[in-house]
Amino acid sequence: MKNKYVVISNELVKNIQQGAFSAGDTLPSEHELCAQFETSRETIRKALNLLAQNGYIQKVRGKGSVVLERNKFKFPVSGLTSFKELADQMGQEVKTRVHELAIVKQAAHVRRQLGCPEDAKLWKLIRSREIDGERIILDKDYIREDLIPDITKETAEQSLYYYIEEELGLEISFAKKEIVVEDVTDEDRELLDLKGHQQVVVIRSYVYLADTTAFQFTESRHRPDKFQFVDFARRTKA
Amino acid sequence: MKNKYVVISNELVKNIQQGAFSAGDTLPSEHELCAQFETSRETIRKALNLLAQNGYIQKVRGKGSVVLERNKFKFPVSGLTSFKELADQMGQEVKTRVHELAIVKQAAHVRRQLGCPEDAKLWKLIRSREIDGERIILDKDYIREDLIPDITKETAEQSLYYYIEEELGLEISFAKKEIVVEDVTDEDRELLDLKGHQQVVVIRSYVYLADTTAFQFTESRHRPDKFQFVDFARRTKA
DNA sequence: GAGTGGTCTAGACCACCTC
DNA sequence: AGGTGGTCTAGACCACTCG
Repeated sequence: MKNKYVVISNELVKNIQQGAFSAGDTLPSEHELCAQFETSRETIRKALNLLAQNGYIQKVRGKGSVVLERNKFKFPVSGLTSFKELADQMGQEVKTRVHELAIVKQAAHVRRQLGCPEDAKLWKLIRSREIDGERIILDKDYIREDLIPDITKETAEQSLYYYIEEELGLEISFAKKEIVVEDVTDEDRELLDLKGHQQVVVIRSYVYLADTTAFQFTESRHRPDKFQFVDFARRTKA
Repeated sequence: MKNKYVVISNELVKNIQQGAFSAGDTLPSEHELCAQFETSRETIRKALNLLAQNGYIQKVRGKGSVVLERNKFKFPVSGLTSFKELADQMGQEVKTRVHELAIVKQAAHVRRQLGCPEDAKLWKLIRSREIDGERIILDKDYIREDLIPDITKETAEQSLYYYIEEELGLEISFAKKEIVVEDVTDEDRELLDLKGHQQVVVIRSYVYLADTTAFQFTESRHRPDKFQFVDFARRTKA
């Protein structure tokens, strides 16, 4: 919370969420915000860019920063979010069950994709997620053991990301994700309540640390009727 | 092509794509780039931020701008992309068929979501997309007639976005998307080659112009075995 | 300690919108 | 014409990495 522009951004988000501005209003001009927060214009602009990236405002040249209506969708999850963060947000009854937690030496394919040494050990972690009494999601993780040495059943049941970021002090930076639909496997049938569904939505992601090393490959398999993905996309310049 | 930082960004992308830098290399330092492009550091930083946003580099404090490996996925389509742009990129045989193009006065639900006047007319446009001989995607669009007055069968078959941006001079800015899986409808069965599939992947999007008005609602229905979505997500600060 | 990126400043000129 | 955001400059100090 020390970066000035992050502080200003958070302050403005709070104001918007508390209803100080409603959809269609314009925020105070950049010039006014400079005076209000006693800072330079470029710093205000960084703060406003954060707001724009997160879908709170849209800047219009000559007019101002227009506040957008949010809540058109249930939860705005574009970006990287851990399962625990999501579950907390939704406020639903959630239970995680660990089915497998072991170090494997095979999985050459994953090892190559992560770009780690040939002899590196990998954690293999299989968890199911039960929401409101139904096992709906199957998460299969492969994690570099040389970077994340100690994973216990307990951390796997709680929040892996919390452990990695807060306890190990590693910074998770970005992920490449792919979403496809696939036929169910025997494993899906065994570990999920499929209710007759013959296909699952599969999200494959490679997760990278701030130093650009990939440390995790995750395959998250969702029962299709309970899957939802929300995206906020800006058109990029040519 | 006049913004200096966009020009620099494009130049650097070209260099990376041509193999001047490979994955793991660092770009010249910001200081060196300042000298090379004869500009200030903040301008260089804007260019590098563009590269980072598009997944070309990852900046590491104290080290430099590290070039990431691309092509781990087939096509990087995060963000807003028109169907025509996508089809061109993939270089596949694509045919668009217009099934319905009319102005409707009902659809109060869509009208409310777009936030347009009660008496506004809406275009209703239904198109199927045939790829490599199979009708795989069904696009249902609702478009504000007061903003986009003339849509012909020909523009609907070619590129709607080209017409809107180049000919009308409107700037498409951002979209909110939702991805879910749903059971097929009679309409899907009639207009698509479903090959026995009982579900489709549905992408619903609201598309906004640069002045923050929503002008289009699209429901894009994909046969699940041919659906793929790629996302590049940065972890946002708290 | 030298080099890197991250933040911040105080100006400047421009393009666009609205009155 | 006056206000808005978009771009750009030329500095400054800081936190971090690495030899």
